[in-house]
Amino acid sequence: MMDGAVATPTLSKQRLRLWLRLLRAVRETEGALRVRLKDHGSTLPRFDVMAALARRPEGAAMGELSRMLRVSGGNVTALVDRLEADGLAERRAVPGDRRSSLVALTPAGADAFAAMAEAHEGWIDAAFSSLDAEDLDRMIAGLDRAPDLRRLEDCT
Amino acid sequence: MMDGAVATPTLSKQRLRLWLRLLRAVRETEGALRVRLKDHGSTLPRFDVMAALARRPEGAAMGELSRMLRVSGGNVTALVDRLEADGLAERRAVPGDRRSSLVALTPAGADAFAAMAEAHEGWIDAAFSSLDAEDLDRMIAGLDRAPDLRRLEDCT
DNA sequence: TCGGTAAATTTCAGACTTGAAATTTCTCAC
DNA sequence: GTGAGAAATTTCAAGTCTGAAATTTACCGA
Repeated sequence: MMDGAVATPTLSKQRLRLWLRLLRAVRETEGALRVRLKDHGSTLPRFDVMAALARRPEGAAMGELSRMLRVSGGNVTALVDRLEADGLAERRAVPGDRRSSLVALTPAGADAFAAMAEAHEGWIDAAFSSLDAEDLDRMIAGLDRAPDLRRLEDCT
Repeated sequence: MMDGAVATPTLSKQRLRLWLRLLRAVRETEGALRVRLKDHGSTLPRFDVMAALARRPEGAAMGELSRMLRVSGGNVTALVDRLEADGLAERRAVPGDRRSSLVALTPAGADAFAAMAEAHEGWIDAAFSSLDAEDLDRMIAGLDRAPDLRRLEDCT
C-alpha cells in the first residue's frame, strides 16, 4: 500500500458518503424553501399538510394525513389546529363515525396553496436545474430502491 | 392525445418528483436511525453534534459547529448544553478570546460516540444495500451538483 | 484613550416533532 | 344488550429548531 494509487473506498464507506450527501441536499433545500415560503406567510410543515389536502378535495382523516406525511399523529393535530385557526383548513364531521373527522382545505386555503404550489415548482426546478433527464431518472430509480428499511430489521 | 402513449413528464415535473423522493428517503432513514439511537440513549441531533466533535479532537467553536451542521446558533447552544449536562462534551476556555469557547468530547463522550458510530455505519450500509458502486457514484455525483442554491436567488 | 463597529455566543418566543398516555367511539362475540 | 378490545384522535412532556434581540468581548481608527 505504499504506491501512489488512490484507494477505492469500500462500498460501506461509499454508502455512508451518499447518506451524508442526501442529508446535506435535503437540509439545504429545505432551508431555501423555508425562507421563500415565509414570504407567503407559511412554513414547510404547513405547506406539506396543505399539499396533502390539495390531493384530497373530499377531505382526509387525521390518521391518513399522518401516514401520507410520515409524521406522528400528535404533530398532525397541532398543524391542523393552526391551519384551522388561520382559516386555511377545516375539520368536517363524518356521518358514520364520531371518532374521526375529515380535514379539507377551505376555499381560502385552496387559493393560498395554489399560489404557493406554483412558486414552489419553480423553486425546485431552479434548485435542481443542473440535473438533466437522465440524471433524474437514475436518481429517482435509485431512491425507489433505497432506503430498504427491512434490511435494517436485524441489525444490532 | 387520445392514443395510448404515456406522456414523457416534463423536466420540471421530474425534478419535483426527485425532490419528493429525496424527502421521503431522508425522513424514512432518519426515523429508522432515531429508534436505533434510542437504544444507545441518544438522539439524531446529539449524534450529529458528537460526530462533528469527533472530527475535531482539538475542539470546535460554537459558530463552527453551527456551520458544520447547518443548524442555527441557538440550536447548537441548547444541544451542547444537554451534552455537557450528560458529561459527554465540555466547553473549554480559549486563551486569547473570552467571547468564544471550544467544545470538545469528553473521554466518556468519545467512547459513547465510537460505539454509536460503528453501529451507525452498519445501519446505513444495510439501509442502502440495494445500491451498488455504480449507483452510488452516480447519485453522489448528482448530489454534488444539486441543489444549486444560487439558481434560486432570482426566483419570486 | 475613546468610540464605534464587528464578532461570538446566549437568550427568548414561537413553532415543530416525537412517543406515550389518555379519551372517546366503534365493533363484535356472546 | 353488554363488555372486551380495537381504532381514531387528542393531550402532554420533553426535546429540537429557527430567527431576532440582547449580551459580552474584540478590534480599530481618530
